[in-house]
Amino acid sequence: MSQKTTQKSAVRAENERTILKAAEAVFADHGFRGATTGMIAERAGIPKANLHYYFPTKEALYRRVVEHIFNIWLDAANSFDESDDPVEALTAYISKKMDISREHPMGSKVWANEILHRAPVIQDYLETTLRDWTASRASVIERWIAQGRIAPIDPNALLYMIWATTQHYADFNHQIDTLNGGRPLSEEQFAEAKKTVIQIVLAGIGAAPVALARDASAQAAGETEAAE
Amino acid sequence: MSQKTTQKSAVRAENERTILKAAEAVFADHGFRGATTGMIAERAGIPKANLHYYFPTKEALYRRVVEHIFNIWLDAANSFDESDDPVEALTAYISKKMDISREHPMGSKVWANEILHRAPVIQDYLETTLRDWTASRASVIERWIAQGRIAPIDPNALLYMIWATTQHYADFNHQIDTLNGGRPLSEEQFAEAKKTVIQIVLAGIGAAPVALARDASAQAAGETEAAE
DNA sequence: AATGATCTTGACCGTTTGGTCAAGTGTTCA
DNA sequence: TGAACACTTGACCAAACGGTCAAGATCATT
Repeated sequence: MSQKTTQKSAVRAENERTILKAAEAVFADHGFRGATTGMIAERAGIPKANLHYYFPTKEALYRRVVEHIFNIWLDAANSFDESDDPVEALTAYISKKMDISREHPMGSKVWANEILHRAPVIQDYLETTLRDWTASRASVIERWIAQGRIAPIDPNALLYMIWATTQHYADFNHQIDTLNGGRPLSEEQFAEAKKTVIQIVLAGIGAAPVALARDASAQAAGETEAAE
Repeated sequence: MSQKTTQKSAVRAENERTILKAAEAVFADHGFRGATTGMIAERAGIPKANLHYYFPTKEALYRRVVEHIFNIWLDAANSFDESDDPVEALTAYISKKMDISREHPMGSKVWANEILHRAPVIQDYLETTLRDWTASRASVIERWIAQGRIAPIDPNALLYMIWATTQHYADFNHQIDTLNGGRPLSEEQFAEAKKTVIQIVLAGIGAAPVALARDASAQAAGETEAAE
């Protein structure tokens, strides 16, 4: 009741969502060329012809998937600006990016695949939105350096290190799982990894103190007695 | 002259090398499914039927390419053990891995693609050679921690960070190039990136001192006067 | 009940792909 | 010279693929 064009759109919206979800998984598992519209349709539980009713071509469907990933990425990017303090800003940003890798591993894989193959579909995003964002955040990092709040390092290299490491937990999760005895990281293991990444980055740029195991002063961890 | 079975093998060896080189490039650019034997043959300058004379199936060819990459990886892995000192060992290892990313970007991409797609071809390597290597190096890192030579961090997370970051310069080089104005990193830029990666990792685990810009004491860099 | 619009689907088609094959060309060695 | 062997290649094939189509099902509106 009370729907006119809304009802039609509701069916469409629902079906598009189902298809996009299936497409993300299949594109992540098999890449663009490796994925077939038949596989995606099967996963979505609809005939292939129906899929082509909603998304005329495989490219159009893929583009929608990648755009969705990019929007999630942009959302995380904002958390970089939560504070002007390097410790707070980087902690928030890394934390958010790790969470995305944990919650949207398939999206990250699609993105990785796209870049790996020279970004045939989203080159324009790289040259506009991503380039602007990166340049502006690099200058923030430069300012922190000039203010003596962090060590003088190559800002881009720092950003790449953060991207690479956080996304590694999504893109290479199969390798990580295998090295973890074939099981996915537990919540505790993942939290520990996240903590380590943040710690290494912050200490690495001199934004946070480093605690050696023999240093009983800074942080009481409990493993201190292991030192011979 | 003086060749009997050598001559025949020489032709075979030469052709296999040519084909493998072409295959690495094509697999890196397009992934396993995206690559076609026709493309590889064309790139190698031979008819497709000739390629299938040397490599019966696309899978067999792919497996040979991946094995080649893995051997290069193993070579770098050895440099981890150059010294028992964390600074020396990690510097050598990171440096070597960065060099590989610079010199064999395509091999790295093939490997990334393989892991991304759940390692359908090289799962056995992950579960044997890679797992053993990782476990043994993790225990070396544990020992460094116990000895108080580095900060207490999750050893696996440290290794993943090194892998992710160094391989990022190969796997995501298209993105890096785009953010560098569409040009590949110069030798100087790459050297700077390498220096930054090593510095952040070493300082991040407390194995090397951190120099802030306002810290004129540790290392005289020249940018010190930028601090307000 | 009738109309028109949206949605569903099995059957189909042209193209591309991995791989085969048979007819060749060289090359070695007795 | 000629037989055995390794290599080369154009033509070909069955399977899989992205995409189309026409016929029907469903549903809001009149």
